[in-house]
Amino acid sequence: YDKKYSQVVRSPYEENVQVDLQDLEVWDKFSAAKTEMIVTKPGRRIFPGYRVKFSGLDPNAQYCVLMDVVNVDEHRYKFQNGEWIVSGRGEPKIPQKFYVHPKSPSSGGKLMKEVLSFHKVKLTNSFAHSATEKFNVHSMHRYQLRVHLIRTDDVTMIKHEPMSTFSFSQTTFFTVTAYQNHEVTKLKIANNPFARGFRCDGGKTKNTRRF
Amino acid sequence: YDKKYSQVVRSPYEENVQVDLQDLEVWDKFSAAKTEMIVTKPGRRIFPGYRVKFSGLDPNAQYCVLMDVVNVDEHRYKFQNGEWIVSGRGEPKIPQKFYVHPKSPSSGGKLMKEVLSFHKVKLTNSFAHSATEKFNVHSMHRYQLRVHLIRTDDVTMIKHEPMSTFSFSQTTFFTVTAYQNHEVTKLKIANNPFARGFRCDGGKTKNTRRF
DNA sequence: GACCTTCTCACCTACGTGTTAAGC
DNA sequence: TCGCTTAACACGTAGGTGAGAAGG
Repeated sequence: YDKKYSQVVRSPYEENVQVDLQDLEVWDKFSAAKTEMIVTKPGRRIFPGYRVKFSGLDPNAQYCVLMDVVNVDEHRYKFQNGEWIVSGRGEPKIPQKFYVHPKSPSSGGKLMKEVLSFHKVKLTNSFAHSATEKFNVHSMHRYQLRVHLIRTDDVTMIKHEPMSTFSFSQTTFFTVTAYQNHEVTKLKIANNPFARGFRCDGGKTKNTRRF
Repeated sequence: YDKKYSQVVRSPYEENVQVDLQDLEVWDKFSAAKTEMIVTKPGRRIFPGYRVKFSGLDPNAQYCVLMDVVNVDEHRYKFQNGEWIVSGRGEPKIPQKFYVHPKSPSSGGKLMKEVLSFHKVKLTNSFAHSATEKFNVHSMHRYQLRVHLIRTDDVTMIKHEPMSTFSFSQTTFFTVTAYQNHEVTKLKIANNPFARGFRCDGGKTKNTRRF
C-alpha cells in the first residue's frame, strides 16, 4: 500500500507509469488541517500548487497530460465548532471538464525531465466567467484534484483514447468564499509567497518556492 | 495595390485569406520616424505589439499561426546626422526559426473571432539565452516581422505543409542596444504603458491599450 | 574621441494574497 | 441574528520601461 495515492486507474499502455506529487510536505500539512480553497467570481488559484512529475513513461511515445476537479461526495458542508460537518445534500454535480496542460502533447522523454505545474488553474463560482483554465465549483463542497495521462499526440482525440488517472488523498479540499479554519489561514500565509505581506515578520522571510 | 501589405505569398488553399495588422496608426507613426527596437541579452519585447486578425478562413478547417523575424537586406547600419545610413556589410543571416502562436492549432471559426497577439516574443543578441519566444538578431541591422498561416492541426507538420506568408511594410525596424533617434524614444514613451513613468505628466495619462 | 554595449536603477503594469466591511 | 458572499483595499510577487553611468 502506497500512502501517496488514494486512487490509481491505469490504461493497459501505462502499466509502469508512476506520478509523484510535488511539495508533499506542504500538502500534508494542509491536509492535516483540512484544506480550504477560496472560490471567487473572477476565479482564484489553488494553493498549494498542483505540481506532478512522471516516471516510467515510454521516452519516445507522445503523451497528453490533463487535470480536473471532481466531487469527493454528495454533501454540502458547514464549519461549526472548529470542525467540518455535513449540512444537507450537495448541489448537483457540475459536468466534467478537463484542463489540458499547455505542454501537451509532449514526448515521454521530455515529460520525465520536468515538473508539470497547473498553477494557472482557478476555481470560480460564476458560470458567467468561463475560460479554459477555470473550473466551476460550488462553495461549501468537497472536491479533489486528479491528473490524467493519455498516450496520444492529438489533443482533439483525448476523449476517445484510453486514459490513466492518478489522484492523491492529500489534494482533497473544501471550497469556501472566506476561510473558516484559522489554522488553514495561517498555513496559507506561511507558505504562499503572494501572502507574504501578512506574515508576522512583515514579509522578510525568504521563500524561493516555485509554482 | 493595397498599401497595408508589402508582401503576400499565398498557398493555394488560402486564396481568400486576409490579415489585418492591428494598431495600424501607431505602427504608421513609428514607421514614419524609422522604428527602432531594443535588443538585450535576456531579451526585449518589441513595441508596438505585433497583433493580427484573420478573415476569409474556412471556419471548419484547423490552422497553425506562426511568426518570424527576417533580414530586410544585407547591410549594417549606423545613425549619423539624424538619419540611418548603410555602414558596411551585414552579419551573416541567422538561421530561420518560427515562433508558433500558443493558440495553434485552432479552427478558422475561432481564429477569425479574436486578435492574435505576439506580445511574448523577444529580441536577443545573446545566443546563450535561447528560448522558444526569443529571436536572435544582430544589432544595427534591419529586420521585418512576418506572420504565417498553415492549414494543419498538427504542429509537428509545420515544415512539410504549404504556407501562406504575410508581412507589412510598417513592421520594418532597426535593431539597437540604445535608442538612436530621440523621436523614436518619444513615441515609445508616449505609447507604451510600461514606459509611463517617463511621460511629462508624471504618468497620469490613461492608456488602456491591450497587447 | 566616437561609437556601441552592458548593467543597475527608479518607476511603471499586471495580478496574486488575505483583510475588512458591507450586502443579502 | 446568523451564515455565507461580495467588493474594495493594502501589500506582496513578477516583470516590462527608458535613463544614465560605466565599460570596451
